[in-house]
Amino acid sequence: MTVYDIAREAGVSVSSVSRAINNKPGVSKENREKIRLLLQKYHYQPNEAARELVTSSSKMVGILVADVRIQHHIEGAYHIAHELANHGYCSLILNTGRTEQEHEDAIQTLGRRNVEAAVLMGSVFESQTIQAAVLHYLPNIPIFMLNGFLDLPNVYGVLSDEKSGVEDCVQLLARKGRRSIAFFVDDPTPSSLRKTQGFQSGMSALGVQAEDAWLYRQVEGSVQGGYEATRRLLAEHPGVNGLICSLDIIACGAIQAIHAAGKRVPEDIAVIGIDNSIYTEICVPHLTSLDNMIFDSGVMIAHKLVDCLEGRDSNQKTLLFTRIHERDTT
Amino acid sequence: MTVYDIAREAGVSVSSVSRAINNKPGVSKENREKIRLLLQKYHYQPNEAARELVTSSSKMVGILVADVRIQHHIEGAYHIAHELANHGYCSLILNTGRTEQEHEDAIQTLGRRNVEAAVLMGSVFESQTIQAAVLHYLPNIPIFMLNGFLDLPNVYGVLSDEKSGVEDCVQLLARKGRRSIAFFVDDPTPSSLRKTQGFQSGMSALGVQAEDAWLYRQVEGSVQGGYEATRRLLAEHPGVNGLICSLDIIACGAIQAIHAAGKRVPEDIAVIGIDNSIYTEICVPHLTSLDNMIFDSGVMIAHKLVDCLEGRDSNQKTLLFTRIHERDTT
DNA sequence: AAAGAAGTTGCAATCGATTGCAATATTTAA
DNA sequence: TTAAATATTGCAATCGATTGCAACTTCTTT
Repeated sequence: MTVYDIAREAGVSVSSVSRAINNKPGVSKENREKIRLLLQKYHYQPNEAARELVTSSSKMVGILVADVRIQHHIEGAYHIAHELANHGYCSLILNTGRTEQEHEDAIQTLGRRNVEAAVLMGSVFESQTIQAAVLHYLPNIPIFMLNGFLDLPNVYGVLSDEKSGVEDCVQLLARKGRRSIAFFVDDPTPSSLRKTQGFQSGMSALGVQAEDAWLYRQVEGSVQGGYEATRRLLAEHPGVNGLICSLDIIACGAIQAIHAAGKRVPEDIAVIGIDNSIYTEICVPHLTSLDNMIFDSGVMIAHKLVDCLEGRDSNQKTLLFTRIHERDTT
Repeated sequence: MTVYDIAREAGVSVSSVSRAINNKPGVSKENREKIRLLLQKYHYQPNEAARELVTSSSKMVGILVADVRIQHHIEGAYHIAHELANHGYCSLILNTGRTEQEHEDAIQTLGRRNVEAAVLMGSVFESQTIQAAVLHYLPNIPIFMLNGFLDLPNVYGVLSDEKSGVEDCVQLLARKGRRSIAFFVDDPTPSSLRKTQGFQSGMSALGVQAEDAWLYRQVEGSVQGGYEATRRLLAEHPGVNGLICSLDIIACGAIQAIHAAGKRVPEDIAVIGIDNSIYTEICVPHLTSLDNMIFDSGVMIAHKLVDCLEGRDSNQKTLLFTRIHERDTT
């Protein structure tokens, strides 16, 4: 079914049909009605490719998700997609995989699909390669970054101040009388770098020597990973009485390992996770966690995106404040 | 940058450029090379809308996700998207919301975007309305359903035998000496209906009267929901010694409520969840859970989809067997 | 009743690719 | 050397919409 078929059967020209479809003036009442009935009768759906070709507007937005394991990213992506659907936009969600090459390919794909905006979810997109790719393939559309930023005129970023967030965690532990504090961090991304910096500056603010700020890098982001790292920690530093984990799920594994070693949480070791995810209320005791506002960032990005597509303006860089949700592990 | 620009600068016709881009025969070595260099120089990307219009193949697949909260659906969707990306297809992932109207709209959208196949994730798509919508808007493309099926020639379904799965759960509890068993079920979807049937037939196979098979419907799918329902259960049926929950997360809440009431898991009450999700190893004790193969279904759908797009044939309906992962709550 | 304004209508060009076909160039075979 | 076979090339149509423009109605207004 094309506009031509409809036009023929209605005994009018394609222009009239097109105008009727798009509710534009220039069609008489009777013809409008005649056309409306035919559209309905044949379940006519316009061919978006043809439409896109002539109007050069695709009504699509690209969303790149780097790490599927982070629930908040996923939910954020779906939230954005849903919000956009309400405004007549389709979301092209691409799961980009791990390598920079894959990220670049994904950006290229968005370019050729003529998306009208792009969302990059995850701090891994904060890199030179991506910056270059954006310049090449998406120079003219707004780019929205979750938990990241690139210094380009068309880039909008929503970030949370993870560094001070982790500093706050250290201070909270200090207030609870803990000074032998360890930090578990997962994959080396810009985001975990910021968290690590927060840990280090927080500890040195406490007057703790760098070598006594026990930093465990590349802890696997899973219950198992947290469990194993904690066993190592307890063996290497039996005096530890505070622990901060870059992911809630790692903290869940840590709690289990601490219990398995016959120690109590929080009496012997206080634990703080990061993300304030659903896991915090599944584990027992319920996990104190730093809310890094990932979900809120997603919501905010959805807003900014809609604003932008509808011609309203907004800040290029938004910094959100983090907040510790204190539960039963501190 | 269009093929015309490239053609002009290379001093050849657009046909040659097009053929060169698509690695088709009919272009001399020298011209091929000349064109290749120009494409590279200008970071040329073909306009997919134009391509789609003439070839009427969009290289896009639609994925509808009904319930974002189910981690396995999400991960399945991303898995499928990733697999398809390796075969040159883009995924249009739509988060459809709750109402049938939204589902229908989403299917309409897929139609007008000319997707070459569609994946419907979630049993909620197993309905008359959707069947009609598919007939109207997607009559000619293959449809892949996860945990659901429609009796149409172009529909492929991968389902797990949830009914017998839940029957098995009942039997497992029975073997552990439990006969006072409750079942918590969340939203009324075709899937939870099958689970409910499994519970009922399993219980009657044990010779338990229907009124003694304690069925709690519409338990909210959250830790809180499980907690509240369990408090009610313990008040109404203090003798309960077995519990099956339609979602792991509900079971997590249940365990906490049981502990709060001063009872032990599994000694006093054995608990089984469904989904075999990550939550099973976060809660303590680790949750025994029925693996309903949602993730495997996703992987299998990705396979079927690729097979189908590449012209190979496959079964319309695939039934997967479920399996109980016994952990520490039974 | 005539002139002007306002509303309808359809022709034809356009978007950026692909592709069948005819024309031309090149290679091979006799 | 020439005819036949093969390879290269570009013209022009095509996909299905949108839209500016000119032609044509119909309705006001004086």
